[in-house]
Amino acid sequence: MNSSITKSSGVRKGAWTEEEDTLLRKCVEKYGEGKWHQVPLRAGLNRCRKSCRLRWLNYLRPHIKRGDFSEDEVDLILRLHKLLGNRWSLIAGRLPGRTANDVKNYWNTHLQRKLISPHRQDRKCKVSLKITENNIVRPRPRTFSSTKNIVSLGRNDSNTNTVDKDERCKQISTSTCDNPTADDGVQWWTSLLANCNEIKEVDESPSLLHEEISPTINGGISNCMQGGQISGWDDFSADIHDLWNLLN
DNA sequence: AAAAGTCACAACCGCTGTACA
DNA sequence: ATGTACAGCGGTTGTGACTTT
Repeated sequence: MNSSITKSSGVRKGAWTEEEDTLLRKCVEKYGEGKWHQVPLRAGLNRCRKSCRLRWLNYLRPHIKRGDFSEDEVDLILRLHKLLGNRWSLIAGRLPGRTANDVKNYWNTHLQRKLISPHRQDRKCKVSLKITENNIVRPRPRTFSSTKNIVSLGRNDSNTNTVDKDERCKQISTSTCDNPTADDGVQWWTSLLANCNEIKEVDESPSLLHEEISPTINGGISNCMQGGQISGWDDFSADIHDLWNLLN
């Protein structure tokens, strides 16, 4: 990581210095996140906007958790990855303090290896893994209100456009999990499914979850409850089964 | 002790989706 | 309807740290 590397355009590349970090931090604190194209100018950094954004998101943002992933976190990653595939930002969104880059790196260095060669034991990770190939939920666009209001989804909106379901999941998650708690992931699933049910009720279009949702979701989530995080998971998984039948 | 191999992670690159004129 | 700019994402790379031989 050569911090002195400079692009032909004159933009700095490579590792960030303390000084650059300070400038970026102050800039974001002053102007807030977003408008990343303006950040290099505002902060007086000779970096591209992508570099600034990444540095902030992955390193400078407050409350970023460092160090090893807990067993719970690993478990959640595995289950979410089983369902969502390489949607690192979505997965990271369910892991408070973890960034998409963290999750991706952890997956690539720790977990994927187990998929490829399960016999090989990781030196650090003690979590026993049983990973099976499953169909991945691949969000597909569908039409719904451009207001992006979850409550009014599919209801009497003449103005429609296509929006990735992920975005809606994010909305769902942010609306219910802004202050992540220990059962954060559980809440997310609950709200996701609740929302799916709601949408089914208000919108008879069968295309909402037209992705290849595997029935194994049922088993996966049922397993997810084994940590004693919450009671009544039999009902929960039964609901999922109902949902699955409904969607089919 | 040194060389080779492996790991961990920060950072970059290219692509896609979205907003807006 | 189209083009452009921007934001964000996932894949990949580079390199220092660590471990093994």
